[in-house]
Amino acid sequence: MDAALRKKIYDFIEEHGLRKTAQRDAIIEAAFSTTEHYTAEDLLSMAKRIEPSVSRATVYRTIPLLVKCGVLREMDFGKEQKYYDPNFVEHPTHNHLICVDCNKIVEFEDRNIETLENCITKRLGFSPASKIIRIEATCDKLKSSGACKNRGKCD
Amino acid sequence: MDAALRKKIYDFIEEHGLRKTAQRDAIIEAAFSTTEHYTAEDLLSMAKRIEPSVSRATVYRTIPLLVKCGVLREMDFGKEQKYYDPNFVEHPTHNHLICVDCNKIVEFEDRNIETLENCITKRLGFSPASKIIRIEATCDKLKSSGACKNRGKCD
DNA sequence: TTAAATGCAAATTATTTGCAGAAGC
DNA sequence: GCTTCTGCAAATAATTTGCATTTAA
Repeated sequence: MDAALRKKIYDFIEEHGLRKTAQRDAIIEAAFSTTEHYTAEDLLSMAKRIEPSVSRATVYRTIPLLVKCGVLREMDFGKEQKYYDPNFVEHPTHNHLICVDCNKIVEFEDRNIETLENCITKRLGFSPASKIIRIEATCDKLKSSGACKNRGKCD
Repeated sequence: MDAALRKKIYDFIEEHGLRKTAQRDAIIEAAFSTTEHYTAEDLLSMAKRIEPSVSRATVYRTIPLLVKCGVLREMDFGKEQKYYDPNFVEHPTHNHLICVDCNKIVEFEDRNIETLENCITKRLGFSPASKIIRIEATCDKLKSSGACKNRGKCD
């Protein structure tokens, strides 16, 4: 995990009178050990590998801290569970494309779309706070060659 | 409710060997009696006003039909319940701006952003299927005059 | 020492489902 | 008459919470 990120989190913990515990440490470590998106349950099993005493309740209590700290983002991918995205610290304005053939999620950034969103928001009389774009799309490879290049890699 | 919309729904019902019932009729009528977004529970009370025998179970069983029929869209506004948007028939490509001051939702359409989304999707090797933009923003009126013009009108 | 954090198990809440009776075609 | 629909109440599943105990500071 990046040192600046770690500092940001532990500064937040200190500022808020929170305590450093083995379980919290493990959850934080696990949360930023991957660039994949994960559910609370996924995070629990990742954290348990680092510190087996971590419980589901503590994971559910730690996630909102990381979200409030601004290092983790809650995502809706149309599934019944919430997903979390640890990549917003490095790429604060990225968006998501979801392959409907294989469910693979591709992250992308685009300055033009950013600008356009800001213009539209201003025109409506608002100032942008957070912006979400989610594109669901079919894979061109699948149509031309009969195989989505990601199929099998993801659920 | 628009006649073309009604036809589309009842054609769908017939094609799928489904039946016309008083409860379904009431739910359909209620679902398109407003341009506001609503939850399943909201739809239940709207439908009950038309036909008191409508039950929660039937509402939950009818919503997926309308979604599959393409006339109702499931939305995530970051709340715990699902919301439904009946405006996609008239405005198939609209997007949402949510005022973080008053929770008012403003719908908007923009041809440029549409085009840009299609370009980005193509560039990544995909063909767009459905696109969602959600902008959370603060109200400029609130900052300048101390009052969000929508405050009080919505929760 | 004392306030915060933890694990456990029970509670919560939106949504789904099994079933027996009712109703459309 | 046969199949689909319905309401009811029980089931489900993700997340939250109360509580007694542990632990950081």
